[in-house]
Amino acid sequence: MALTLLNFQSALVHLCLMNLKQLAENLGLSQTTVSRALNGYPEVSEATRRKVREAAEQYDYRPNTRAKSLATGKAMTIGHVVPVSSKHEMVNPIFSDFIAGAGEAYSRAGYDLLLSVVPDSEQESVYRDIANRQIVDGLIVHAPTLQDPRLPMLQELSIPFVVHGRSTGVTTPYNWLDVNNRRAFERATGLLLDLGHRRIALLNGLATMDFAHRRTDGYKRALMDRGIGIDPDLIFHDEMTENYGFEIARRLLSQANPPSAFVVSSIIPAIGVRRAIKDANLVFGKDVSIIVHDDDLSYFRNAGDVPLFSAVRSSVREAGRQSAEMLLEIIRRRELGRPDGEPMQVLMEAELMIGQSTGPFSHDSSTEPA
Amino acid sequence: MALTLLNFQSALVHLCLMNLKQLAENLGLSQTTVSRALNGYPEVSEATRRKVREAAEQYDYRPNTRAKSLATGKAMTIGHVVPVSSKHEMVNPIFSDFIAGAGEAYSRAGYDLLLSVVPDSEQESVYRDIANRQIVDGLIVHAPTLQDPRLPMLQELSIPFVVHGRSTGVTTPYNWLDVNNRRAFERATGLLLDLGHRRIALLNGLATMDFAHRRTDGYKRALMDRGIGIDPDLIFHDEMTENYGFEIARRLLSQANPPSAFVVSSIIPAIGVRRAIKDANLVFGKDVSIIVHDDDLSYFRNAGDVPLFSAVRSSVREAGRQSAEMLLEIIRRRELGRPDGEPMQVLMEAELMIGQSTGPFSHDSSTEPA
DNA sequence: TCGATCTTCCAAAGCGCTTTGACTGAGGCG
DNA sequence: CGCCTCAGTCAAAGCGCTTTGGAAGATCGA
Repeated sequence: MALTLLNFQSALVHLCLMNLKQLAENLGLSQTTVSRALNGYPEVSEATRRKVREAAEQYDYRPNTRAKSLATGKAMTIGHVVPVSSKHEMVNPIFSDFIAGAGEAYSRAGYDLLLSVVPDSEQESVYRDIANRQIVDGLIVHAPTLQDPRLPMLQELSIPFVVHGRSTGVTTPYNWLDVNNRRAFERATGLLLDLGHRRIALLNGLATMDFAHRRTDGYKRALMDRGIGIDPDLIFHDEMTENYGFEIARRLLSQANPPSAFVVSSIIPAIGVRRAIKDANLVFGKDVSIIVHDDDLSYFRNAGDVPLFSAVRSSVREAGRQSAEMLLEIIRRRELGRPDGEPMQVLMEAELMIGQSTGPFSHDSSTEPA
Repeated sequence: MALTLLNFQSALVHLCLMNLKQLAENLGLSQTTVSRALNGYPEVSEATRRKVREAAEQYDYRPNTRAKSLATGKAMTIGHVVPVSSKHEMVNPIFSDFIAGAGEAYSRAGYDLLLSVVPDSEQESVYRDIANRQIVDGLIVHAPTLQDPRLPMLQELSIPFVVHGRSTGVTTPYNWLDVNNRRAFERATGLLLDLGHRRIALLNGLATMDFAHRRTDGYKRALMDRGIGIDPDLIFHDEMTENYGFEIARRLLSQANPPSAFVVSSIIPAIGVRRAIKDANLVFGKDVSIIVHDDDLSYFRNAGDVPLFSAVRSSVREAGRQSAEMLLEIIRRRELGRPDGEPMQVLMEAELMIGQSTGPFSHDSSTEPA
């Protein structure tokens, strides 16, 4: 009988979850003391603290997050609003790696991550909603556009945020972390020019995206630096799917006077370009060169002694980690009552690496295939 | 002067966020009435409700989620724990599309999505933590393994959950949504056999994953059905990166007696296989055939009149949407006090589609390249 | 005109935690 | 011996919401 009761109790340990009150009653202590013991306040004796810790462990007690954050005013949660293109139902493939990086930083700091997947059109109202409901302590802004309307809005709401990227046209200062896209694409294009290529196509992301704008800038600058004219028919903007790369490259390569090289904004469309090159019976890296922006995606590592694609590389996972840490630091400062002060701005440089996809321009490479 | 004051007030409207008490005071009503008016309870007159709604609109009032969920006992949040392979730092590329599908269902139902990115090793403790902190109303379990220890644990914690996939070896019933992997791979392999292929390699996911197990089963069954022996040297398990597909295919194709066809568990390694085929100067879809499992990823649409890859296709985004809806339905039932009853189990069938990557076996295809 | 019945509203309790302010007994000091 | 300090503890208020259990006023039938 006594045994049965004991079993029943130990079953309960795992079944019903304790709250602070019950834990305190079990220990014969007040809620105050138990709370303080667990949160490391100095006003409680070491002996008591040990007893409390042990009991908490035994019952597998965790404070109810909702109650805790209501009491403290801190949500211990960071929000990510992921835009989904309403037209093409496209989810940015960059995103999962970025989140993985950020997630590490959050869990280390005891923060949770709230995700909203939102069609472009509803973005503004969702941000407003998230801020007003006080559900997060800060936000990461993904995929900023030119003159992004979200940034002034978030500033007005005075919620801490870090932008992954920048927004040309937004004049008030804000926190951001970005890759030096202009420089990266200037170097990438420069590499091709050094190899003798003159007709170089650019397959960029959506024209509304700020990063695409900067990349186009870098591309143009490299061309102009060497006095080479810019052919607008060689510049493309679209969502960076494999098929986009394939279709554009196929069309271009079947034209008279095709480009001998491509600069491609992501490894995914570059795979499509590569496919088009092979389909046209041209030799990848010889007849036609490619250089890509490589986000170092975990499922498409462009690594090895000689990577498949020549690339300007910058890890999006690392960007996620750093953005998250910036945001947590900003939140920490605010809690200490410090004024926001200088905005935090980090510009990462991409590294240029030579792979199998680039080679010197050869005259016969521009012959049309059969 | 009056104007200035007015401006100041209207600025305030956007600056400081209202709580229920302030809103009620402004309206000269009690918190009760305002709360009921906004939540659509019948005990409040239409005139009052309209007034309250207008004021809420004007002040851009949203109830504080933390307080609300503390009071109601509902978190209005669903948790997703995403495993990250601690060895390879791999993030499942499937994941972003799944989330996009689930996210739609959540936002339609007013739910938020909490994301935890967790190394394999810490999975259990994180689940326990999430359950005890009462931070979510339910969970989606990703990437179940054979005999997944998370499932019995979650059942013990008695928190609603839906598994994306199944776990062979877990005997107690649970809610799941899965693709008929066995059937899909039996058909895929059967297609190749019908085309005359006899040496067929299987590039599967990690051996610990339940889906990989079922797919291997289907593959073997198709072979055995026609009395063809199984060559264990043609079966591979690893994380589904592009490079994995490339390396295995390269090795196999340079061997004596290479396979004439590949069954590949994801489009990403299949891209690698395709690369190896081209590198070996073999013709894709002629010398060597491929059939893939196509998750219909938004950034790699294997579409068109004749898709690039022959495939068994099943949209992972749709799986996300349906899993989410299942979970919400389970939570709804619980709230109504109904017992859990029969577990919800959905088996989706993949559609078989013929693309450019499969062709009849030809004897000279097995000749080694130069 | 008087209860009875709605309708419409409200005060207050409670969700589970933190935190303020106060209390107790032990020890130190003059 | 009285006073003060201080470590250790606690009761109670408060976070912003929902919800219970009335209460006041309006409506109505007899």
